[in-house]
Amino acid sequence: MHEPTFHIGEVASRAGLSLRTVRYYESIGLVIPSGRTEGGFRLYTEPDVQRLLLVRALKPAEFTPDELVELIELRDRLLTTRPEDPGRAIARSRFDGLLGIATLRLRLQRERLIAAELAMELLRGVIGDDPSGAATT
Amino acid sequence: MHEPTFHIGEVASRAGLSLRTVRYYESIGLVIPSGRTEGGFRLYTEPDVQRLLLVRALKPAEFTPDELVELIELRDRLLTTRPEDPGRAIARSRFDGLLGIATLRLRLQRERLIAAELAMELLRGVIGDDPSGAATT
DNA sequence: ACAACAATCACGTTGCGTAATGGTCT
DNA sequence: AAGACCATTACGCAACGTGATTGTTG
Repeated sequence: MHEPTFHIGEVASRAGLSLRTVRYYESIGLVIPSGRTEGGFRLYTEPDVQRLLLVRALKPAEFTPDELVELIELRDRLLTTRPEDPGRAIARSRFDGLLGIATLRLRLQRERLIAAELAMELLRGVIGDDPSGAATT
Repeated sequence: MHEPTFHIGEVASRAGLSLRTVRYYESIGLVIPSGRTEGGFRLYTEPDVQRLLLVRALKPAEFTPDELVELIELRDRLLTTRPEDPGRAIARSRFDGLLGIATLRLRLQRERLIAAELAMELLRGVIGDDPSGAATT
């Protein structure tokens, strides 16, 4: 029974990424295709695609590759183990830590964005100053 | 009459940038110090510092160096000319265009940020599925 | 068989970090 | 006079873009 698989072109467009980027993510260990054809074409399963989507969505959080890999593995572990499983608490706390870091970074991004929007407002003001009797220095 | 000037270290820390970054901005023509000491130290005037601050604030808008230089020059022109000056309308429309581009890009950034925050919420949900009835930290 | 798609180099770019070495300022 | 500060190479890295060339698939 073969799960359905996809070639790189399809997954790239589904994830809104370039082929180059998808291959790059593989090269740094982020998303490894589950298989290859005889001829060497990468074959992605649906979970692979989900990983790609997650990686893309989390890009603003600026995780290092290592952190991102760890995060994804922890997520898988948390999803596939049950509450009474040993080591789950540890995984959960580490996972929590990573999420906390990401939250901080996203907050920072937001602040920068807001500062930029504010600066834009000020720039817009440069246009708006049209008093008919203006004085200069 | 010498205006007060500052060395690179002071302006960098005031702008929250590294020395390297300030020098880099000079190398691409973004912010050129108004002077140099006999020995070669860069000397920045207050307007120079303002430019640095503006450049930094607008970073999320992802302008190319060329665009940014143009934007700043247009701003200066708009600030130093009066409404009846010839060419001012042209400058203003170009300025407007650049601001429009920046606004679009900031909007895109916002969407990405929101998508990332949403993904974080979903990840948090992975932890929350605790049917036994336990509490989180 | 053939168009569309993919693989692997490999060099290029941006935006800096990080020394290393040596001069400048007060 | 000396410690803090600065200048100029110059190599390095991340995260891809962009060919060029050749092989695979349906």
